[in-house]
Amino acid sequence: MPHQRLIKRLLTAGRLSESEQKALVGLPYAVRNLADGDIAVHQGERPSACTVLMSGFLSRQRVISERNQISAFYVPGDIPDLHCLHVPTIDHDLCSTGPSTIATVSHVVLRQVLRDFPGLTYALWGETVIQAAIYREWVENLGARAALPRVAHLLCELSTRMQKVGLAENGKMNLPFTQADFADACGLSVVHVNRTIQELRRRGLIDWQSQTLELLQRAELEFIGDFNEEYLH
Amino acid sequence: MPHQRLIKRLLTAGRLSESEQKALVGLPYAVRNLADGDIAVHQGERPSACTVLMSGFLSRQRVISERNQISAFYVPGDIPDLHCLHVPTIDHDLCSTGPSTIATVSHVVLRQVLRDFPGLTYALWGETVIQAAIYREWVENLGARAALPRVAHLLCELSTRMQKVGLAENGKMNLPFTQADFADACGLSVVHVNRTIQELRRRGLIDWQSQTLELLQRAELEFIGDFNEEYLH
DNA sequence: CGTTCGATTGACAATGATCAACCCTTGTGG
DNA sequence: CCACAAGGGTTGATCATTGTCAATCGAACG
Repeated sequence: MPHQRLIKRLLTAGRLSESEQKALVGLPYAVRNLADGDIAVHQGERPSACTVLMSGFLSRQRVISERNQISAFYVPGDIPDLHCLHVPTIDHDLCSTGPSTIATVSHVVLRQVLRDFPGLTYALWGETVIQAAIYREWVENLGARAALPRVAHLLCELSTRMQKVGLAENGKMNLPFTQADFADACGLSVVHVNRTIQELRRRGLIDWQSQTLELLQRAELEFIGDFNEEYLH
Repeated sequence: MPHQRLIKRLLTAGRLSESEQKALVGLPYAVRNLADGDIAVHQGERPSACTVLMSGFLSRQRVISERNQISAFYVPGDIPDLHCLHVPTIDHDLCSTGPSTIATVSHVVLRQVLRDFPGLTYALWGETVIQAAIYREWVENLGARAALPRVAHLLCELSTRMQKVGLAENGKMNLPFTQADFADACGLSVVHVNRTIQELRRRGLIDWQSQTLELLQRAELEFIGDFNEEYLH
């Protein structure tokens, strides 16, 4: 299997044996490059391979009530359609935000390796557990928080996830998302997201321009967004 | 392991072998009865056993921004803290709504059985996959839908899940939830949930009194709530 | 019979949506 | 090299969905 970042995470999380590690690393895969806006996997497809995000970002999206709702962002190392091992069809688009690179790993081959190395099954299950925890946080974010803490929380989450895969240092990272993307993810209008971000800037909490986001006051942002990174471990 | 309904679901979903089935059925467990409002598992606990809901309902809740946000409802056969096999602490309360019965299955014993029968690991992973799909729908529900379709969607989801475990027929079921519970789950105020439910009643779509809910016009409700049960399979 | 909880109603407030411009940067074709 | 188009960001004005507050009602229960 491809990505360094994924593998490193699985190794720590799942405490894999030597042979399991080798089996994982040795999995064959194909690489595909995507441009901004390209759809990696289409809603309704029945994929025969899993997608590992190697670089860039994907977002899981679907039109709900004439609104494009984003239900997840994926950072390098994530496997956005891992659940398709269990459920045949994927009911969302996986859309590249900015250019990205993905690797595809055949279900058939992957299933065989999982049969041979049960520790890997357990480790990948753990990945699903983390994704579920993220969804849970989003439910709470959308259900209970006002605009400002909601956006703050999402910023903290993205920063932490990027940091974990070595793509952010000191809260500074490259983010190709537009304010419209954030609106779709936060269930807010673009206009209101714009005003919210301005408020965060005005308070000196973030610097976000030309696709570079920097969290200037992490602690304060976490306080406002009621963010606790525990759930991402 | 205890519950008929869970086991039946796992059998169909996971295509378990004879020996795996036996191992599953043979798992030792302890039963506990809960009254309305009792907390089965407390936020911050580090459970040493998994909880299988045998009868009644649990809701996963946590206080966010001085609001009690419910992020999941559980029906009989569900294992609300299954993820604790992977993550040590649970960061929500699991609260009984109405009286309920739960079975607890020791992590140690369960882990051993999972090591011995990898097919079971895969099947339980599948349970996590379904729970994640439900969270995803909640994200979309909270992020994109107005009050009426939001409540309609939740009603459809509950009805379908109840039907799957044989606790609803023709969309009629026993539901101990209050309007306040629905408010906490839908991210709406109690007052507005009340008005929304009245609107559903006025349109002749539901009958809901003295803890009995009946979906009178399933198709119309699904249309309003933009509900498609695929994700629950 | 009083208390409590859940449901209901009305009046009013506010967060965030919508609509409509406008600006600025970037990219592209002539 | 310039003109123009397009996309993203920004702003102001207005609208409306939903929240808040407060009171009432009815049923269940001890």
